[in-house]
Amino acid sequence: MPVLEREIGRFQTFLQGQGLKLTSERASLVREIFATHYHFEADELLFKMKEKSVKISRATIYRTLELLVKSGMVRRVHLGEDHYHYEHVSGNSHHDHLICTTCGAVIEFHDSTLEARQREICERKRFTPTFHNLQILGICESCSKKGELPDAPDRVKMIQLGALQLRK
Amino acid sequence: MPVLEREIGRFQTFLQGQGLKLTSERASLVREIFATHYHFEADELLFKMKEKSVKISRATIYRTLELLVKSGMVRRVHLGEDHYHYEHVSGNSHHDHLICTTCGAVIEFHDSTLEARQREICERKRFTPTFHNLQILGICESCSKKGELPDAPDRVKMIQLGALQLRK
DNA sequence: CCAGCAATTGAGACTCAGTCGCAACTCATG
DNA sequence: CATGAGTTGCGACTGAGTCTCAATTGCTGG
Repeated sequence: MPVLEREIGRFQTFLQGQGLKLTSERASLVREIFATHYHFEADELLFKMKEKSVKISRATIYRTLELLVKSGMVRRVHLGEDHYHYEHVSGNSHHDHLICTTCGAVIEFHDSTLEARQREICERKRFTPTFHNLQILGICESCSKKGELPDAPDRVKMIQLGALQLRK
Repeated sequence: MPVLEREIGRFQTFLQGQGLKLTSERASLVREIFATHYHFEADELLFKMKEKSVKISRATIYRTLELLVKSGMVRRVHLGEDHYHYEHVSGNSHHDHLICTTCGAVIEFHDSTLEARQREICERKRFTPTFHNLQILGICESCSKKGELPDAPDRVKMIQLGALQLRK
Protein backbone atom coordinates (compact mmCIF):
# COMPACT_ATOMS: atom_id res chain seq x y z
CA MET A 1 0.00 0.00 0.00
CA PRO A 2 2.15 2.84 -1.24
CA VAL A 3 -0.44 5.51 -0.43
CA LEU A 4 -0.38 4.63 3.25
CA GLU A 5 3.37 4.77 3.36
CA ARG A 6 3.28 8.16 1.71
CA GLU A 7 0.94 9.42 4.44
CA ILE A 8 3.24 8.03 7.09
CA GLY A 9 6.05 9.95 5.43
CA ARG A 10 3.99 13.16 5.51
CA PHE A 11 3.34 12.64 9.18
CA GLN A 12 6.99 11.95 9.86
CA THR A 13 7.96 15.19 8.15
CA PHE A 14 5.50 17.05 10.35
CA LEU A 15 6.76 15.31 13.48
CA GLN A 16 10.38 15.99 12.70
CA GLY A 17 9.57 19.64 12.15
CA GLN A 18 8.31 19.67 15.75
CA GLY A 19 11.24 17.72 17.13
CA LEU A 20 9.01 14.70 17.61
CA LYS A 21 9.51 11.10 16.61
CA LEU A 22 7.63 8.68 14.43
CA THR A 23 7.11 5.62 16.58
CA SER A 24 5.69 2.29 15.53
CA GLU A 25 2.48 3.08 17.43
CA ARG A 26 2.04 6.33 15.53
CA ALA A 27 2.76 4.65 12.23
CA SER A 28 0.19 1.90 12.77
CA LEU A 29 -2.42 4.48 13.70
CA VAL A 30 -1.78 6.47 10.53
CA ARG A 31 -1.99 3.25 8.54
CA GLU A 32 -5.30 2.35 10.13
CA ILE A 33 -6.77 5.84 9.77
CA PHE A 34 -5.85 6.26 6.12
CA ALA A 35 -7.10 2.77 5.29
CA THR A 36 -10.52 3.77 6.66
CA HIS A 37 -12.38 5.94 4.18
CA TYR A 38 -15.03 7.02 6.59
CA HIS A 39 -15.65 8.94 9.77
CA PHE A 40 -14.58 7.21 12.91
CA GLU A 41 -14.52 7.71 16.66
CA ALA A 42 -11.46 7.51 18.87
CA ASP A 43 -12.79 4.46 20.69
CA GLU A 44 -13.53 2.70 17.41
CA LEU A 45 -9.89 3.07 16.58
CA LEU A 46 -8.91 1.60 19.92
CA PHE A 47 -11.21 -1.34 19.29
CA LYS A 48 -9.90 -1.97 15.78
CA MET A 49 -6.32 -1.93 16.98
CA LYS A 50 -7.19 -4.43 19.70
CA GLU A 51 -8.87 -6.62 17.08
CA LYS A 52 -5.70 -6.61 15.03
CA SER A 53 -3.68 -7.33 18.17
CA VAL A 54 -1.78 -4.09 17.79
CA LYS A 55 -1.10 -3.13 21.38
CA ILE A 56 -1.76 0.56 21.88
CA SER A 57 -3.26 2.49 24.76
CA ARG A 58 -6.17 4.84 24.72
CA ALA A 59 -4.00 7.74 25.82
CA THR A 60 -1.69 7.21 22.86
CA ILE A 61 -4.61 7.14 20.46
CA TYR A 62 -5.89 10.45 21.74
CA ARG A 63 -2.41 11.92 21.74
CA THR A 64 -1.75 10.79 18.19
CA LEU A 65 -5.11 12.06 16.96
CA GLU A 66 -4.22 15.41 18.45
CA LEU A 67 -0.96 15.44 16.54
CA LEU A 68 -2.68 14.41 13.33
CA VAL A 69 -5.21 17.19 13.70
CA LYS A 70 -2.39 19.65 14.34
CA SER A 71 -0.61 18.42 11.24
CA GLY A 72 -3.76 19.02 9.21
CA MET A 73 -3.91 15.40 8.05
CA VAL A 74 -7.02 14.60 10.08
CA ARG A 75 -9.95 16.78 10.97
CA ARG A 76 -12.43 16.69 13.76
CA VAL A 77 -16.08 16.83 12.78
CA HIS A 78 -19.37 17.13 14.59
CA LEU A 79 -21.86 14.62 13.31
CA GLY A 80 -24.82 15.29 15.55
CA GLU A 81 -23.71 13.06 18.38
CA ASP A 82 -22.32 14.36 21.62
CA HIS A 83 -18.73 13.40 20.96
CA TYR A 84 -16.25 13.93 18.20
CA HIS A 85 -15.74 12.03 15.00
CA TYR A 86 -12.61 12.18 12.94
CA GLU A 87 -11.87 11.81 9.25
CA HIS A 88 -8.66 11.91 7.34
CA VAL A 89 -8.11 14.82 5.00
CA SER A 90 -7.46 13.22 1.63
CA GLY A 91 -5.42 15.66 -0.37
CA ASN A 92 -7.10 19.04 -0.20
CA SER A 93 -10.76 18.19 -0.70
CA HIS A 94 -12.75 20.09 1.84
CA HIS A 95 -16.31 18.89 2.14
CA ASP A 96 -19.42 19.13 4.29
CA HIS A 97 -21.99 16.57 5.40
CA LEU A 98 -25.58 15.58 4.75
CA ILE A 99 -26.65 13.40 7.67
CA CYS A 100 -29.67 11.14 7.38
CA THR A 101 -31.60 11.26 10.63
CA THR A 102 -33.38 8.02 9.80
CA CYS A 103 -30.60 5.59 8.93
CA GLY A 104 -27.56 7.55 10.08
CA ALA A 105 -25.97 7.67 6.61
CA VAL A 106 -23.44 10.45 6.14
CA ILE A 107 -23.13 11.85 2.62
CA GLU A 108 -20.22 14.10 1.80
CA PHE A 109 -20.49 16.98 -0.64
CA HIS A 110 -18.50 19.93 -1.84
CA ASP A 111 -19.98 23.00 -3.46
CA SER A 112 -17.87 25.94 -4.49
CA THR A 113 -20.85 28.25 -4.99
CA LEU A 114 -21.81 27.69 -1.39
CA GLU A 115 -18.28 28.35 -0.22
CA ALA A 116 -18.08 31.52 -2.31
CA ARG A 117 -21.27 32.78 -0.71
CA GLN A 118 -19.85 32.06 2.71
CA ARG A 119 -16.83 34.15 1.85
CA GLU A 120 -19.11 37.00 0.75
CA ILE A 121 -20.97 36.88 4.06
CA CYS A 122 -17.70 37.00 5.96
CA GLU A 123 -16.51 39.95 3.92
CA ARG A 124 -19.67 41.85 4.65
CA LYS A 125 -19.17 41.21 8.37
CA ARG A 126 -15.44 41.99 8.07
CA PHE A 127 -14.73 38.53 9.39
CA THR A 128 -11.67 36.59 8.23
CA PRO A 129 -12.72 32.96 7.84
CA THR A 130 -10.24 30.16 8.28
CA PHE A 131 -12.39 27.07 8.60
CA HIS A 132 -16.01 26.00 8.57
CA ASN A 133 -18.25 23.14 9.43
CA LEU A 134 -21.71 22.55 7.91
CA GLN A 135 -24.04 19.70 8.69
CA ILE A 136 -27.40 19.39 6.97
CA LEU A 137 -29.73 16.98 8.74
CA GLY A 138 -32.59 15.37 6.85
CA ILE A 139 -33.75 12.22 5.08
CA CYS A 140 -31.67 10.47 2.45
CA GLU A 141 -33.09 9.24 -0.83
CA SER A 142 -33.46 5.58 0.09
CA CYS A 143 -35.10 6.34 3.42
CA SER A 144 -37.62 8.68 1.86
CA LYS A 145 -38.43 6.01 -0.70
CA LYS A 146 -39.09 3.62 2.15
CA GLY A 147 -41.65 6.14 3.37
CA GLU A 148 -39.77 7.03 6.47
CA LEU A 149 -40.81 10.63 6.01
CA PRO A 150 -43.55 11.02 8.63
CA ASP A 151 -41.07 10.33 11.37
CA ALA A 152 -38.67 13.01 10.24
CA PRO A 153 -39.46 15.93 12.52
CA ASP A 154 -39.09 13.77 15.61
CA ARG A 155 -35.83 12.36 14.39
CA VAL A 156 -34.40 15.78 13.87
CA LYS A 157 -35.34 16.63 17.39
CA MET A 158 -33.71 13.42 18.54
CA ILE A 159 -30.50 14.30 16.79
CA GLN A 160 -30.79 17.74 18.28
CA LEU A 161 -31.13 15.95 21.58
CA GLY A 162 -28.13 13.84 20.83
CA ALA A 163 -30.24 10.78 21.44
CA LEU A 164 -29.77 9.24 18.03
CA GLN A 165 -27.31 6.42 18.13
CA LEU A 166 -25.86 6.14 14.67
CA ARG A 167 -24.61 2.76 13.49
CA LYS A 168 -25.26 1.05 16.84
CA MET B 1 -42.32 40.96 31.28
CA PRO B 2 -45.16 39.95 29.04
CA VAL B 3 -42.86 38.32 26.47
CA LEU B 4 -41.54 35.84 29.00
CA GLU B 5 -45.03 34.96 30.15
CA ARG B 6 -46.05 34.38 26.54
CA GLU B 7 -43.15 31.92 26.12
CA ILE B 8 -44.18 30.12 29.27
CA GLY B 9 -47.66 29.85 27.81
CA ARG B 10 -46.26 28.38 24.59
CA PHE B 11 -44.34 25.83 26.60
CA GLN B 12 -47.39 24.97 28.66
CA THR B 13 -49.40 24.36 25.49
CA PHE B 14 -46.68 22.01 24.26
CA LEU B 15 -46.50 20.21 27.58
CA GLN B 16 -50.24 19.76 27.82
CA GLY B 17 -50.26 18.32 24.33
CA GLN B 18 -47.91 15.66 25.64
CA GLY B 19 -49.83 15.05 28.83
CA LEU B 20 -47.12 16.81 30.80
CA LYS B 21 -47.29 19.51 33.40
CA LEU B 22 -45.92 23.01 33.74
CA THR B 23 -44.23 23.12 37.12
CA SER B 24 -42.73 26.11 38.86
CA GLU B 25 -39.24 24.74 38.10
CA ARG B 26 -39.97 24.54 34.38
CA ALA B 27 -41.49 28.00 34.39
CA SER B 28 -38.46 29.58 36.07
CA LEU B 29 -36.17 27.90 33.58
CA VAL B 30 -38.14 29.21 30.62
CA ARG B 31 -38.08 32.65 32.20
CA GLU B 32 -34.32 32.51 32.64
CA ILE B 33 -33.66 31.12 29.15
CA PHE B 34 -35.77 33.66 27.32
CA ALA B 35 -34.32 36.51 29.35
CA THR B 36 -30.85 35.48 28.12
CA HIS B 37 -30.29 36.64 24.56
CA TYR B 38 -27.22 34.57 24.03
CA HIS B 39 -25.90 31.05 23.84
CA PHE B 40 -25.57 29.27 27.12
CA GLU B 41 -24.48 25.95 28.57
CA ALA B 42 -26.54 23.71 30.78
CA ASP B 43 -24.22 24.22 33.72
CA GLU B 44 -24.31 27.99 33.30
CA LEU B 45 -28.04 27.77 33.75
CA LEU B 46 -27.59 25.71 36.91
CA PHE B 47 -25.17 28.30 38.24
CA LYS B 48 -27.45 31.26 37.45
CA MET B 49 -30.38 29.58 39.14
CA LYS B 50 -28.28 28.96 42.22
CA GLU B 51 -27.21 32.62 42.18
CA LYS B 52 -30.84 33.69 42.18
CA SER B 53 -31.56 31.18 44.96
CA VAL B 54 -33.99 29.31 42.74
CA LYS B 55 -33.63 25.75 43.96
CA ILE B 56 -33.44 23.41 40.99
CA SER B 57 -31.41 20.28 40.38
CA ARG B 58 -29.09 19.50 37.52
CA ALA B 59 -31.25 16.59 36.41
CA THR B 60 -34.26 18.87 36.12
CA ILE B 61 -32.32 21.37 34.06
CA TYR B 62 -31.26 18.71 31.59
CA ARG B 63 -34.74 17.22 31.50
CA THR B 64 -36.33 20.60 30.89
CA LEU B 65 -33.82 21.52 28.18
CA GLU B 66 -34.69 18.27 26.46
CA LEU B 67 -38.37 19.16 26.55
CA LEU B 68 -37.67 22.65 25.27
CA VAL B 69 -35.65 21.29 22.37
CA LYS B 70 -38.47 18.86 21.59
CA SER B 71 -40.95 21.71 21.66
CA GLY B 72 -38.78 23.59 19.18
CA MET B 73 -38.45 26.59 21.49
CA VAL B 74 -34.76 26.00 22.13
CA ARG B 75 -32.09 24.61 19.87
CA ARG B 76 -28.85 22.86 20.53
CA VAL B 77 -25.79 24.26 18.80
CA HIS B 78 -22.20 23.24 18.41
CA LEU B 79 -19.88 26.15 19.02
CA GLY B 80 -16.53 24.46 18.61
CA GLU B 81 -16.27 23.23 22.17
CA ASP B 82 -16.70 19.63 23.15
CA HIS B 83 -20.10 20.06 24.73
CA TYR B 84 -23.39 21.55 23.73
CA HIS B 85 -24.60 25.09 23.87
CA TYR B 86 -28.21 26.10 23.72
CA GLU B 87 -30.06 29.15 22.47
CA HIS B 88 -33.70 30.03 22.47
CA VAL B 89 -35.47 30.19 19.14
CA SER B 90 -36.91 33.69 19.01
CA GLY B 91 -39.86 33.59 16.67
CA ASN B 92 -38.75 31.93 13.47
CA SER B 93 -35.36 33.48 12.81
CA HIS B 94 -33.00 30.71 11.86
CA HIS B 95 -29.37 31.77 11.87
CA ASP B 96 -25.84 30.44 11.74
CA HIS B 97 -22.65 31.45 13.53
CA LEU B 98 -19.34 33.16 12.88
CA ILE B 99 -17.03 32.22 15.73
CA CYS B 100 -13.93 34.26 16.46
CA THR B 101 -11.12 31.91 17.37
CA THR B 102 -9.17 34.72 19.00
CA CYS B 103 -11.63 36.32 21.41
CA GLY B 104 -14.41 33.75 21.37
CA ALA B 105 -17.05 36.17 20.07
CA VAL B 106 -20.03 34.53 18.39
CA ILE B 107 -21.67 36.55 15.62
CA GLU B 108 -25.03 35.43 14.32
CA PHE B 109 -26.05 35.82 10.71
CA HIS B 110 -28.80 34.78 8.38
CA ASP B 111 -28.45 34.61 4.61
CA SER B 112 -31.27 33.42 2.43
CA THR B 113 -29.05 33.03 -0.65
CA LEU B 114 -26.90 30.62 1.28
CA GLU B 115 -29.92 28.69 2.47
CA ALA B 116 -31.33 28.55 -1.06
CA ARG B 117 -28.07 27.10 -2.32
CA GLN B 118 -28.15 24.49 0.41
CA ARG B 119 -31.63 23.48 -0.71
CA GLU B 120 -30.35 23.15 -4.29
CA ILE B 121 -27.53 20.87 -3.16
CA CYS B 122 -29.98 18.70 -1.25
CA GLU B 123 -32.27 18.50 -4.26
CA ARG B 124 -29.44 17.37 -6.45
CA LYS B 125 -28.57 14.64 -3.93
CA ARG B 126 -32.30 13.81 -3.51
CA PHE B 127 -31.92 14.58 0.16
CA THR B 128 -34.82 16.09 2.12
CA PRO B 129 -33.33 18.62 4.52
CA THR B 130 -35.00 19.44 7.80
CA PHE B 131 -32.36 21.27 9.74
CA HIS B 132 -28.82 22.51 9.45
CA ASN B 133 -25.95 23.84 11.46
CA LEU B 134 -23.13 25.97 10.06
CA GLN B 135 -20.21 27.37 12.00
CA ILE B 136 -17.58 29.51 10.33
CA LEU B 137 -14.44 29.88 12.40
CA GLY B 138 -12.10 32.79 11.86
CA ILE B 139 -11.06 36.20 13.16
CA CYS B 140 -13.53 38.95 13.91
CA GLU B 141 -13.06 42.56 12.83
CA SER B 142 -11.79 43.93 16.13
CA CYS B 143 -9.33 41.11 16.63
CA SER B 144 -7.86 41.49 13.16
CA LYS B 145 -7.49 45.23 13.80
CA LYS B 146 -5.56 44.38 16.92
CA GLY B 147 -3.22 42.43 14.68
CA GLU B 148 -4.12 39.06 16.08
CA LEU B 149 -3.98 37.60 12.59
CA PRO B 150 -0.66 35.70 12.64
CA ASP B 151 -1.95 33.41 15.34
CA ALA B 152 -5.03 32.41 13.42
CA PRO B 153 -4.08 29.08 11.87
CA ASP B 154 -2.97 27.70 15.22
CA ARG B 155 -6.13 28.86 16.88
CA VAL B 156 -8.23 27.06 14.33
CA LYS B 157 -6.33 23.91 15.04
CA MET B 158 -6.82 24.48 18.72
CA ILE B 159 -10.54 24.82 18.24
CA GLN B 160 -10.41 21.71 16.12
CA LEU B 161 -8.66 20.11 19.03
CA GLY B 162 -11.27 21.38 21.41
CA ALA B 163 -8.53 22.93 23.42
CA LEU B 164 -9.73 26.49 23.16
CA GLN B 165 -11.57 27.57 26.24
CA LEU B 166 -13.89 30.33 25.17
CA ARG B 167 -14.90 32.95 27.72
CA LYS B 168 -13.05 31.31 30.57
C1' DC C 1 -62.87 20.69 47.12
C1' DC C 2 -60.24 16.85 47.79
C1' DA C 3 -58.53 12.00 46.85
C1' DG C 4 -55.74 9.61 43.91
C1' DC C 5 -52.49 8.88 40.70
C1' DA C 6 -49.50 10.09 37.05
C1' DA C 7 -45.96 13.24 36.41
C1' DT C 8 -42.14 15.46 38.58
C1' DT C 9 -38.48 16.41 41.54
C1' DG C 10 -33.70 16.18 43.91
C1' DA C 11 -29.92 13.54 45.34
C1' DG C 12 -26.48 10.98 44.25
C1' DA C 13 -24.66 7.02 41.78
C1' DC C 14 -23.29 6.10 37.31
C1' DT C 15 -21.46 6.36 32.38
C1' DC C 16 -18.44 7.53 29.01
C1' DA C 17 -15.32 10.43 26.26
C1' DG C 18 -11.40 12.50 26.94
C1' DT C 19 -7.20 14.14 29.92
C1' DC C 20 -3.40 13.90 33.06
C1' DG C 21 0.53 12.41 36.02
C1' DC C 22 3.93 9.32 36.41
C1' DA C 23 7.21 5.66 36.19
C1' DA C 24 9.22 2.81 32.79
C1' DC C 25 11.05 2.61 28.28
C1' DT C 26 13.30 3.81 23.68
C1' DC C 27 16.73 5.44 21.07
C1' DA C 28 19.77 8.78 18.98
C1' DT C 29 23.75 11.47 20.26
C1' DG C 30 28.27 12.73 22.51
C1' DC D 1 27.83 3.58 27.48
C1' DA D 2 25.62 7.44 29.94
C1' DT D 3 22.41 11.15 29.02
C1' DG D 4 18.18 12.99 28.15
C1' DA D 5 14.34 14.27 25.22
C1' DG D 6 10.48 12.12 23.68
C1' DT D 7 7.15 8.35 24.18
C1' DT D 8 4.41 4.85 26.13
C1' DG D 9 0.82 2.41 29.14
C1' DC D 10 -1.51 2.43 33.21
C1' DG D 11 -4.80 3.98 36.02
C1' DA D 12 -6.70 7.82 38.35
C1' DC D 13 -9.21 11.74 37.25
C1' DT D 14 -12.58 15.21 35.16
C1' DG D 15 -16.77 16.96 33.63
C1' DA D 16 -20.96 16.72 30.84
C1' DG D 17 -24.78 14.35 30.75
C1' DT D 18 -27.99 10.24 32.26
C1' DC D 19 -30.36 7.19 35.28
C1' DT D 20 -32.68 5.35 39.43
C1' DC D 21 -35.59 5.78 43.06
C1' DA D 22 -38.04 7.47 46.94
C1' DA D 23 -40.46 11.51 48.11
C1' DT D 24 -43.38 15.21 46.39
C1' DT D 25 -46.50 17.89 43.50
C1' DG D 26 -50.11 19.32 40.33
C1' DC D 27 -54.16 18.13 37.77
C1' DT D 28 -58.67 15.87 37.26
C1' DG D 29 -62.82 13.33 38.14
C1' DG D 30 -66.06 12.52 41.40
